[in-house]
Amino acid sequence: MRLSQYPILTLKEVPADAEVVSHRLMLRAGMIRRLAAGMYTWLPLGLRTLRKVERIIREEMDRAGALELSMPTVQPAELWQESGRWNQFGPELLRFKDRHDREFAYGPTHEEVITDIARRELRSHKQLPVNFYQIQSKFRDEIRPRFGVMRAREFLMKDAYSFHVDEASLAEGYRQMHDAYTRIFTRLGLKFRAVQADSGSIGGNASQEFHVLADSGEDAIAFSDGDDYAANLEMAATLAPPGARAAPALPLTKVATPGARTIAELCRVLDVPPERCVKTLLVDGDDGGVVALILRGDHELNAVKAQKLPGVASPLRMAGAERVRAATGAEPGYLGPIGFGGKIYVDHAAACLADFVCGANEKDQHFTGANWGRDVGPPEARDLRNAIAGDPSPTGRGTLQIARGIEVGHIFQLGRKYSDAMNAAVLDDQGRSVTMYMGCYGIGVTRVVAAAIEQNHDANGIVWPQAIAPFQVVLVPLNYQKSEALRAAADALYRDFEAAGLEPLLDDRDARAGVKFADSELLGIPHRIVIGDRGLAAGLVEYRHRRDAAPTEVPLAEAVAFVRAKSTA
RNA sequence: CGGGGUGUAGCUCAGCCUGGUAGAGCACUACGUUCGGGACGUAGGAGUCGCAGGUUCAAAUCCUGUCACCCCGACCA
Repeated sequence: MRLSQYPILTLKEVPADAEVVSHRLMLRAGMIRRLAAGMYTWLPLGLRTLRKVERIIREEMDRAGALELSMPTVQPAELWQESGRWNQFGPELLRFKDRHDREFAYGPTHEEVITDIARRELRSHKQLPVNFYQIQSKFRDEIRPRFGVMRAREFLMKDAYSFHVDEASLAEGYRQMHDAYTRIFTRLGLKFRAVQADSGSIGGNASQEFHVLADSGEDAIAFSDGDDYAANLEMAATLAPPGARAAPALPLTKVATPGARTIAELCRVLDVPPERCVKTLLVDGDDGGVVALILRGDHELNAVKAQKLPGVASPLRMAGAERVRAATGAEPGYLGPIGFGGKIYVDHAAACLADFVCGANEKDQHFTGANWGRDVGPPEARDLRNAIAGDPSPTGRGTLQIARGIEVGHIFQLGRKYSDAMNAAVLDDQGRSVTMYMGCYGIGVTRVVAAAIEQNHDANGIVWPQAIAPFQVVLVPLNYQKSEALRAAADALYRDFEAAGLEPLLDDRDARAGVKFADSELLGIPHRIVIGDRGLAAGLVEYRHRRDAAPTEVPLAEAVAFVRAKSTA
């Protein structure tokens, strides 16, 4: 492409509401423009990258044997009523009516539609397993769309759905998708991790998320330095500390702690470290009462783990101040296990403490020297907390590190949730009707683009991984408008690069050198060739990779071969 | 959903408190100078001041309503 023919400009300033790097750079580079909250137009430059991501995904899905199809974005309400999600889904589902007053939704996902196809078309176990996928727009009416295309309302997603006669086949299909995803993100040139994930309300046996590692990621992931264990923080198990609990050494003593409502204040008032304190959290029970959850002072509650405990309401809700008072007679800030009458769960780390500090269920009072078994019953120990860096890996090998990640893919063994609800069955080899097992596998295509930028940028702009750069090489002729010889050389080089399939972008604008340099860096094109009168007289051009600190001189005649060698290196 | 904030030129913003001819920088157009790291000069085009209603001789400015957008919160024991 010739930049003089490209009408959409790069920007020096961006709207004040663009907060994250990828959003700012995508606006500045002229990749996207906002249409409405969470909805973006992909401009020609951005679309080139998006298409490259799509192509890699498509190639690897095809290679894994998946079959591409395309389902409508708009879906009839009946299907959603049949699966039960019309009522479950809530306001994220964009609903509307057509002129005949029939209800529809803009699809946030396509389990219902594909299950409908499967039950109509699939008759025999001989047609299984099969995996259908599409790359297509979704709409989720997010509470708070933000960060540009990272959390948009309308976005492009690759969604795949597999159908199987039994669980073993599902597990095999799932494994193949795991491998395909690994190839996809490797080819995209991204640093990523597959992590164990919460299968949440959808249920099923297994679920993994694929995260692009970036400090700006919204998710915390835990991984072991001793083996390949990796999990979303909300799923990362913590182990009970080794060894037996120490015997009580101190007497139980009630101490006045006026105003010490938080662990930090308590530690200051009593001059004890937070690891010697426990905090007591009351959450709503599923029977209308409250349940006490007890953690060591320096640990955080893990809501996903907590809401799975028997007796705890799901989703997890902290008990309101009034219920706290009714259950304990005390105010939040002074709660403790001693004298508490309800159900108590204790995190492993808190359960192995001796002579700890806890609230006395009385305003401005705490206990010191508290001990399980002596002052209160033996603890019912569970894993309740978030893992922290340095915890031993739950596999027993290595210790956990915590990193930030951007979730770009998610694979699920759905089981029979939808096939049951929608009666999708085939005949097995005995002639019996069996409900199909399903898996589903998503990749946020538009989010991948943003995540790639979050992971690959510097102060001057984007630094594209080669596989998804909109152009491979940018040609920057200086004095293109005035020097006929230089223009001829630049045009010839441009044609040579095109002929070589190296996707050149020619900056033939009548602009100053600084402007061209700055824009070439902003756009993040991997290879840059600068053509100037001085070098040209000696038959030389300058080559510089986007990651290089300094340019190298290359003979004009060898420029194409040089870039080709660099791009396959 | 709760709390806070913002709507003025394509973009970033000033002007509003204290009502009186709508501004700056960037971007854009033309010409000239400049020309290997985001140039300069001159001239110019461009805004129903989000929308509706009200107060007033007079509203971007004050009042009411409305729409749009943004930020924060949903771990506190």
